[in-house]
Amino acid sequence: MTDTAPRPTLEAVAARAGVSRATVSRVVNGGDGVRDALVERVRKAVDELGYVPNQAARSLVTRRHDAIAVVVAEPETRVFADPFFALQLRGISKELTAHDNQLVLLLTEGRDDHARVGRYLAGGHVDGALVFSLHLHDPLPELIQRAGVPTVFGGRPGWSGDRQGVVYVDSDNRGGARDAVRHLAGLGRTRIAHITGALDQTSAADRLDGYRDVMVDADPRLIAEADFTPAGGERAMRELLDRCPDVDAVFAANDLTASGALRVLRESGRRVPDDIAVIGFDDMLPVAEQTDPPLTTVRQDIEEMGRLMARLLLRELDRGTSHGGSGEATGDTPSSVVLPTTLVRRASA
Amino acid sequence: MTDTAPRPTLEAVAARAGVSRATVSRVVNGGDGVRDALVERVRKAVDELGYVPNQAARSLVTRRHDAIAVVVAEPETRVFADPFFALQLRGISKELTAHDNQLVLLLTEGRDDHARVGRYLAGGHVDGALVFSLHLHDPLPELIQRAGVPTVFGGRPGWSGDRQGVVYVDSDNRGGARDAVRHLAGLGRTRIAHITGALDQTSAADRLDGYRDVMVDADPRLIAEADFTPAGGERAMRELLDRCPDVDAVFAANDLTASGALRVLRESGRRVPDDIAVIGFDDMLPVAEQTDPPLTTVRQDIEEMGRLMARLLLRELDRGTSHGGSGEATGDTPSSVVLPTTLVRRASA
DNA sequence: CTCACGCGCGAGAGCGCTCTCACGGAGCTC
DNA sequence: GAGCTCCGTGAGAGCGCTCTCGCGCGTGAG
Repeated sequence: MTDTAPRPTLEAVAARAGVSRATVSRVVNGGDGVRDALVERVRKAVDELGYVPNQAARSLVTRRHDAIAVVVAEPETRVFADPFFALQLRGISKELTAHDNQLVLLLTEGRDDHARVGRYLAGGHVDGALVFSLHLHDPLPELIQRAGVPTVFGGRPGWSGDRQGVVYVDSDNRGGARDAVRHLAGLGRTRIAHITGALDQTSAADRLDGYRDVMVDADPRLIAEADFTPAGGERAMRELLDRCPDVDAVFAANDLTASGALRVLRESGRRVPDDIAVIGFDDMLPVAEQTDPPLTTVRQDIEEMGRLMARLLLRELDRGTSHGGSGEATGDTPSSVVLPTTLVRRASA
Repeated sequence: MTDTAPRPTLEAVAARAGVSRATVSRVVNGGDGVRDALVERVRKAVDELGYVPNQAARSLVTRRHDAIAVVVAEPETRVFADPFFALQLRGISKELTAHDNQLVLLLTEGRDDHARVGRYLAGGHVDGALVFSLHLHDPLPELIQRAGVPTVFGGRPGWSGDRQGVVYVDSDNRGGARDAVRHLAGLGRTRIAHITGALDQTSAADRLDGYRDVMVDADPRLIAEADFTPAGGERAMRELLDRCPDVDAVFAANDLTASGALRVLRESGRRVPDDIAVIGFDDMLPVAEQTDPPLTTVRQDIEEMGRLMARLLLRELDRGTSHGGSGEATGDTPSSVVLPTTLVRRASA
């Protein structure tokens, strides 16, 4: 029952079609330079035998694997607490599938895993890597770069996003934050606070920068540090109410944080948005739509980010292949992309 | 820069260590039957050259890939709306990593993808598959079984979970539901309603069965059908209030549904849990902890489910290998596992 | 009609590894 | 000390594929 039926080889197909192995290979790989009649005959033989190329044998000679590693650095359970990761993965998957590439998933947890991932990538098992590492001082990105594997990062890597040759895809965190704060200002709010995310992540730092762009000389007491969690949001909101009872708007670094803040506000008897307007970030649906009141927030197109990452990487790989080894790149090195965000108005602001 | 340094081969290591290729191979694969002195020398050469075995070449001869496909049938965006999927994946990843297996992720979307996945699995690119297909009439599981790849399912597959040789890992949905309903009954509630999940999924069907186990001759009007979403929960709750204004408890098929129900109850002016107790399922943290009041719910150990799935599959693969082709299985075919659930008491019931 | 050219195809080498098999030498028995 | 076993090692075949090379044939030019 578990007896693996002996899978047909190129040889077998060749025999059946009455041609040579080489011809079958050509047909299987596109069929250029083979007469139509023969192509037909080979295709038929392939179908009849249910032939599927042996990827291992193919890789052995081509040195391509048609496989991409997706590395998720995940001390951050945050990644798992929201659909962010899954959506991005879906985008990546779609794009890779469309180009017949496999997705090899590597979840890392702690230091030892870094070494393992480094070894794996350096081992040349995959053609490229898509890396999510959202922390500032994460050694992983460097490690990976050193492994010499073509890589695209998800989110601006902490350690110098503009280092030569580093390609990443990110949301316009800073611009989105600006939009949010401007929206609050447009509502006539003047005491606009910010609850930050975990500031060792570039997204949090960028959102804070966006806030500061608009609130040029904001009262520093209007900024409370948190960590992207609801609990952090609660704590920060209490601090804020304590320090500045006259606060009339809050821009929270993400929806989870905002939900925590909302709870504290409700407890304190303030009405949202009448007494105080609240705005989040992410448009993480199960949260943003379920809060009371529903959350106004900044949406990023997460799936598109994933798709784009994959697209950039595949393009880079293609470049490497098609131009042979003929000297330096023929022009367009893919460069980083920052995707726009949009403000989603609900009831909280 | 992108110039791939020519990676060292077995041959190179052999030369450096002054032994034959065969010996290096033996050392790399465990080192049995090689004198310690030589093992040492080879190890040193491996380190110095930074040798990493070429997996493609190895697979070509061993017919093992040390790779497992994880197939997520995902018409259900539900899978993406909660951390369920990510947690399971993490469990799987941990277990596979511990056994030096790769995780190849296949997300499917629609019919064409089924064929693609079927072809991929039949193509013998991976040693086994872990499949999530939660819908009753999904053709995918059958397709996969036919591909002849060793498979473990996540959640009881719809079409005959007890068909010979089908192995799955599931939560005790029915038992968990019973616990929930009994808990409500223990609180003195008598008009206990149930909001179902999407009944084309076995988990929803099982939870409904569990409810019925306890509420043997329940008023059929106390059962409202929904679909695991908050919106569905709202709709169903309105129906229930309409049909049975005296309802004093609700067991919702999952936390999302419960959150929708809670909102409707709040609007209707009922106090939870005083007027009506509410209980969910999943213990999906960002939801269950954030509702007002925090949700009493049934927790399942999702990560452990993933880990277990991987463990069962690897065990089966080992079995296939170690016993050579010597006739039928030597006893222990892995069989399906149903994991216990636990009731988590918060404020809503 | 002859020759050059090019296109379509087959022959064969070789990718890096594992694994079988045969061989040499150490240790044993008698 | 002759013959045996047995362990550690090397030689070599071959996994299934791609790709280069060269041959034969058809075509167009001279």
